[in-house]
Amino acid sequence: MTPDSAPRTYSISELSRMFEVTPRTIRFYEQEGLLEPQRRGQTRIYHDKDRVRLKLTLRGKRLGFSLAEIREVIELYDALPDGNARQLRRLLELLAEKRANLQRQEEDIRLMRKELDDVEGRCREALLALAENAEG
Amino acid sequence: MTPDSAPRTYSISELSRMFEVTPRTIRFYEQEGLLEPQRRGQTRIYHDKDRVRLKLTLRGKRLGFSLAEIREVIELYDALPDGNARQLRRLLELLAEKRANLQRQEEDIRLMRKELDDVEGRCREALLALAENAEG
DNA sequence: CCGCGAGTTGACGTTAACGTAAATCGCCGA
DNA sequence: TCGGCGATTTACGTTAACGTCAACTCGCGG
Repeated sequence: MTPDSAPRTYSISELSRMFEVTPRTIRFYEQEGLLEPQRRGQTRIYHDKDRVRLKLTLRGKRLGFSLAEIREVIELYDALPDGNARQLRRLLELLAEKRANLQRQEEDIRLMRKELDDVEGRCREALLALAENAEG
Repeated sequence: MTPDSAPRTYSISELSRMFEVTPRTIRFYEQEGLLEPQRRGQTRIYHDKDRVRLKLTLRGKRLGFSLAEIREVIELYDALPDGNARQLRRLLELLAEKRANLQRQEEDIRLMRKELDDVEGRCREALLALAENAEG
């Protein structure tokens, strides 16, 4: 029997390598309220919770959300178990917004793919034309 | 018989209303090489080609592409019919990059949806708990 | 005791993508 | 002829999201 798996921790440079961001970025996210690492002396110690938050944050960024938006969701989520009804409704509102956003993005992706297909088609035609001229 | 449909044109304010962006934004995109309107005197005149480009640009933006990235695609696309092989291959490269990007975004969207579902579930639970306490 | 590497703390710099404001121009209707 | 409206130019301002750099501290191996 293995004992309760030791709650792993991470240094800032470890996290920074895991996600390919700089330590500066990680500290900046903390300053913006997205991470809340422990301290040992003045040194930051990150737990899995922080790692997950960082992952979510970066994913949110790739999807075009601002750090402020991401923070609002995280804050409301953290206050969730004992949140008041107003906060909870606000969170549901936010979630609906994000969903709508995702849906539009999916549509945008679909359209963009079509355009890429079109461009690629023309591009390959042009290449073929070049080849024929060279050979003919 | 209607004559050949008159090639429609747009003023800057017209375009700005159509896409809900400011005239400043449209001029800025021109300055960045994304639009090339005609001029009558000093006034800009936009054709359908410009409208389409603007639409593509805004879609690109919603998908997180920078104006510089978008411009590169547009430039290569414009030089397409008589582009040399090097340009054409470069364009294919770019297209592949964009595709990869879109694919990752789709995956991000999928994961994000799961998280939203999870958060929403907990949120509704919390609301129910509140309701019961109020009633019991 | 010394230096080294990892980490921290300010503080100022930078880039993208516009916003904003002031001065000017051209046309059109009263 | 004059005023107003729409458009333009120029230039400086702003915001988000970090980058960069300098000065410091801390723990550790030699």
